[in-house]
Amino acid sequence: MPKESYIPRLSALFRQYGYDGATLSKISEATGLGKASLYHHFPGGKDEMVESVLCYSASWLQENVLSLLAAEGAPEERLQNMCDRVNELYAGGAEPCLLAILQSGTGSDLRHAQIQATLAAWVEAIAAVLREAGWDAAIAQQRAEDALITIQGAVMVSFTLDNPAVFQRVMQSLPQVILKQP
Amino acid sequence: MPKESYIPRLSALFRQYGYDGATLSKISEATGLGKASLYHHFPGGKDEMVESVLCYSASWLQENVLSLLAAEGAPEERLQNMCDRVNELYAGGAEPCLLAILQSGTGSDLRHAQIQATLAAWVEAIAAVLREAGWDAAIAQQRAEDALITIQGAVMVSFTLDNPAVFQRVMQSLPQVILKQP
DNA sequence: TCCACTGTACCGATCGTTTGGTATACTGTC
DNA sequence: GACAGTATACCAAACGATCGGTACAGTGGA
Repeated sequence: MPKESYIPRLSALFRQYGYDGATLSKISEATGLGKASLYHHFPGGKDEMVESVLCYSASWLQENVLSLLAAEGAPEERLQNMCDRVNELYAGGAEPCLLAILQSGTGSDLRHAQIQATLAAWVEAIAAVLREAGWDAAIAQQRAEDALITIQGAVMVSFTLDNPAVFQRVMQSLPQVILKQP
Repeated sequence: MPKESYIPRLSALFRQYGYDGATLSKISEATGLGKASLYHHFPGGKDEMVESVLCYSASWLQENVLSLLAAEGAPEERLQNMCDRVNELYAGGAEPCLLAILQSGTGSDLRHAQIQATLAAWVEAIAAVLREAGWDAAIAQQRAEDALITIQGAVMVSFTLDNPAVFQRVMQSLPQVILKQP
């Protein structure tokens, strides 16, 4: 089995337990692989596992979210498509954000940089849509940041309050809110 | 020394390293207490330490934020006071949120419930201000949730992007945004 | 025969926790 | 004031368990 096939299960583990909490025992159990096999696929150990997960997350985001933002269509429609994908990504507000969880805990600079780059790319993709919609570049940047703030905040609050309805409501109104005149 | 005097240092550790990452060795070093002494003050071990930290956080929030929301004055002024305190709480966007970090990782139900209650109280305090400002109860609830979403999202995004300016900008505009007509 | 892959057994280090104990200060009794 | 008793605060050392990681001998398909 190629090592890519284990990434989704690794992602789920890291998302649930965080970096320190996702022990090799849990990883071994979840993947069905012994430690030796894990180190065959990921010679760099746990660090390489989490790096692979982050790399996969970034490409998933690119293919499933950012590409939709860069596609053709009306700005509002594109933002709506993004929200739809984001909604599945966070299971409608029931699952926490992998990036948010992996940047806490034992802070590795490499991990932080990787997550930062992913988030920055996301902001830029939204900002591009807004510039295309006629907004000034500075305003577009601010609104794009606001959009990501809303998404990340909604995930955290919904998950903490055990109330996915909050996430649903926010995601539904997000496109109009971002595009609305000040 | 009373055990309360160690809470701030414990908070800082848990905020930086998370539950699993804040080992007893680090705690021992940071507090200057031997491991056995830590168990003298916190017989329940690490769980009691983090519970004490969460308890302290809740009371800090009550005394420094929620009390300002319940005080006299114009709604916008009270929300502004909240933002000022929140700004110091998160060091202007340079520090992550303790609650957000402690609810990830090895998930304890007790911890989750404690954090949930704290966040819910915060939402309710804001909603009360908005109701007092004349908003319908349902709308007030939504806007209060939006306010907390904005705060939590801004902390996460600012911290991840290493860009406190984002946090500053969002916090400055928050009172007007929340009170603005739809 | 080669090679990707895996199971077993092991390593040193560190985890959270406990034991057994010391030093100090504050009691009440004589 | 002297003295036994008690409570508080602290520590060094060690506990069993588990951590992340490694060595090595297979094993099965090409």
